[in-house]
Amino acid sequence: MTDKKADILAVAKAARVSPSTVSRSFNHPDLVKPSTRKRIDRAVRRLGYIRNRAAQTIHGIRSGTIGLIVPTIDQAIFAELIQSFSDAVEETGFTILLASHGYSLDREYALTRKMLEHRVDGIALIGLDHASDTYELLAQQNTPALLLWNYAEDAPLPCVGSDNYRAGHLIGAHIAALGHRRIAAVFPPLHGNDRAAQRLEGLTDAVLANGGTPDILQRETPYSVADAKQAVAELMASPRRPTAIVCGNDVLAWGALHALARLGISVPDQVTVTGIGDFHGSQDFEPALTTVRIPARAIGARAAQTMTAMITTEAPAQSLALPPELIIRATSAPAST
Amino acid sequence: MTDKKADILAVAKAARVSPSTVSRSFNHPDLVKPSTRKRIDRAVRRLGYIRNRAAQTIHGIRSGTIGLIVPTIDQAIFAELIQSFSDAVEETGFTILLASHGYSLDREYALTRKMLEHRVDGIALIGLDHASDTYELLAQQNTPALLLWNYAEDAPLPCVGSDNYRAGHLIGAHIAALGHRRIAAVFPPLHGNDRAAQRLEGLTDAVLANGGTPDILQRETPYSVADAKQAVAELMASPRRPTAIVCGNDVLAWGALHALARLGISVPDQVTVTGIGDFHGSQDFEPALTTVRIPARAIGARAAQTMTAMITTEAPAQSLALPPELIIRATSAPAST
DNA sequence: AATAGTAATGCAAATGTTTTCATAACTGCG
DNA sequence: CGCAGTTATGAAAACATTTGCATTACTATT
Repeated sequence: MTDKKADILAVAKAARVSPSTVSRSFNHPDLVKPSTRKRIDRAVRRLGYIRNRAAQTIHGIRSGTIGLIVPTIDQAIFAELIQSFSDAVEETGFTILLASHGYSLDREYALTRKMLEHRVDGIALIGLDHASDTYELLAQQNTPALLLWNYAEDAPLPCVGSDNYRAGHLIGAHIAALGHRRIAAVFPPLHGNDRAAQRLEGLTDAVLANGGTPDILQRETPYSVADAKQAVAELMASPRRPTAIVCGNDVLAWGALHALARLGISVPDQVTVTGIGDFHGSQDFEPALTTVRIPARAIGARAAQTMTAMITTEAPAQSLALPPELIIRATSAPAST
Repeated sequence: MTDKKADILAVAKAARVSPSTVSRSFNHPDLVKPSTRKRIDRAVRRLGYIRNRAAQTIHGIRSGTIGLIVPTIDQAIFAELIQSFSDAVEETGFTILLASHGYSLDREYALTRKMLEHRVDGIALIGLDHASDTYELLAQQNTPALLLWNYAEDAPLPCVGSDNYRAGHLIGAHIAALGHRRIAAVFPPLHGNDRAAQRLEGLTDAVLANGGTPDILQRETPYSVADAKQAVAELMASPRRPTAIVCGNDVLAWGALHALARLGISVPDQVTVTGIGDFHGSQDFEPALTTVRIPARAIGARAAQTMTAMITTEAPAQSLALPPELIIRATSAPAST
C-alpha cells in the first residue's frame, strides 16, 4: 500500500531499531534477540519490505545469479539441459540469467559482457568453441566459467559434458559393423557448432576405420523436423539411395523417420536411421530410435554442482566427462546388400 | 590482468578525469567532449572495466532484467514461448531471469519473491491461476506484471495469450461434428494447470452442445510421450474402445499416435487423434496431426512488447487475445459407426 | 579585449545495504 | 550489590555508481 517502496530504513523505524539490526536479523538471525526479531518481522510484513539484492551486491556479496548462455532454447536439445541445470542451481539459492545467441559467437560475446555487467557469480556456455574475445573477457574478469555439453581433455576452460567426437564414433562404428557403405549424414549446419562438427568427424573416422572407402553423402539441414523430412525425401529420390541415414541429432532423425513413413519405405528393413542425443520421445517413437545417449539431465545437474562449487569454494574446477552411450533400438539393421 | 576488479574510480584515474565524467561518458555520451571520451574509452579497454549494474540499480535506475517464471522449461510447450519472449525482450536490452516451479503454486510464490529481491523491472507468469499471495505481492510492490499463455477477459492482471477454453471448444466441436460419441480425453494433471483444465472444460461443453450425451472417458497422464503411449495402449485394450482420442496437448498426441502405430490401428480410419498446441513437428508427423494452434511465438513476441511498454511508459497494459485456430490435418476423420 | 553565453568537467551528496567497532544492556557469581 | 563476561544494539564507514549544482574552460560577439 505504501507508495514509495519500503527500504531497510523504513523497516528500522517501524520496528524502532537501527537499520543494522534489521540487516542482521536477515543475515545473522542468531545475533538478534528473538523478541526484536519478532518485531522486525512484523514491520517487514506490514510494510511489504523486500530486500534489495542490488544493494547487497555492491558490497561484494554474491549476486546470487548464474549466467547461462545457450545457442537456442526452443529446440529440444538444450531444453532438458537448461531445466536440470536450473533445478540444481536453484536448490542452492541461485537464479539463472538466461540468454540465447542463435549460434552467433559474436552475439555470445556481447551476451557474456552483459552478464558480467549484471555481476553474475558464474557463467556457463555451451560447447568448447567460442570467440577468443570471449575467452579473454572471462579470463580477465576471473568470473567462474564453465563449458557445458561438450567435453574435451584440452578444453580451454573446465567443462562438463560428453565427448561428441566419441558419440559420432559410436554411431559410425555401429553403422559400419552393420555393413552399411552408402551412408547419408544429415547434419545441422556445422558453423559455430563444434558439437555437430565433432560428431560428424567421429562418424567419418569410424566408418573409414571399419570398412574401406565408404560413400558418405553429407547433407546440411537446419535443425527441424520439417527440414530433415524434406531433406530425406530428396535423398531417397536420388538414384543412389543410401542404405543408412545417420542424423546429427534425434530431432533430425524423427524428421527422417516421418519422411520414410510417408514414402512407405520400411525402417529398418530397407533403410537404417540413427540419431544422436536420445531426447525425450526417441525411445517411444515407433519404430524406436537407435541413437547415442548424451545424458543431458546428468550434465545439467553435475554442471550445476561444479558451478556452485567453483563459486563458493574458490577452488579451480575439474572437468567432467559424462560418456555417451550407444543405444540400439529398432531403427538400425544390417545393410540389405 | 589487474587483480582487483577495475571500478569507475580506477578508470577515472587512468583517464585523468573525475568519476562523474566517466559515468557521463557511458550514460550521456553527448555531454562529454569527444577527445576525453576517447581517452576514457582507452582506459576502459585497458583496464577491462565493466559497468556494475548493481550499483546503478540502487539509484532507481532500472535493473534491465525481466523475471520469467514458468512451470517447466524442458517440455516443448513453453520452450518456444520462452525463446520468442527472450528474443524480443533482448532486443530492447533486457535480460531474462528464468525460473521454473514444476506446477507448484507455492514455489511460484517463492520464486516471485526472489525475482523481486533482484529488482526485476517486470515479471511474467504462465497462466491465470496463481496463489493469492502471489497476486497480493505483485500488487503491493507494483512491479509491472503480465500473465502469459492463457487469456481471459476478467483476468486479475493484464494477460497475453490464447483462450484455452476456446481451444478446447474448437476441438470438441470438430470431433462432435465428425460424429464421434465415444471419446477419450487424455489430459495432463489438472491441478495447478488452468490451461489444461479450461481446455478440458471447453472440450466437454462443445461435445455436449453438439451431440446428445457423449461418453467421455477422462484419463490423466503425466506430460510425456511415454506416458501417453502407455495410457493409450491401455485405453485401446478396453472393451469399449473410443473412436476418438483427444489429447490435452500435442506431445500427448504424439504418444497416442505411436501407441496406435505399434498396435497396428490405423489413424484416422479406425480412430481419430487430436492434439492442442501445434508444436514444432506436429505438422510433419506422419500422419500429420489435427490440432489447435496456440500461437506460441506470437504470444512470446507480443508479450515482450507489452512488457517493455509497461516498463518504459508507466501506462497500464492492455490484455491481448491471440486466438487459437483449429488446424485440420490427417489424424481426424468421421466416426466409423 | 571584455563580456556573455555555452560547453565540459568536477564536487559532493545520495542510493540501500552490510560490517566493523564501540557501546549499552543484561547475566550470573561472589 | 558490584563486577566480569556475555549478548544485543547502534553509529558510521564502506560499497560502486549517478546526478544536481557549481565551477571552469572555451567560443563568439561586440
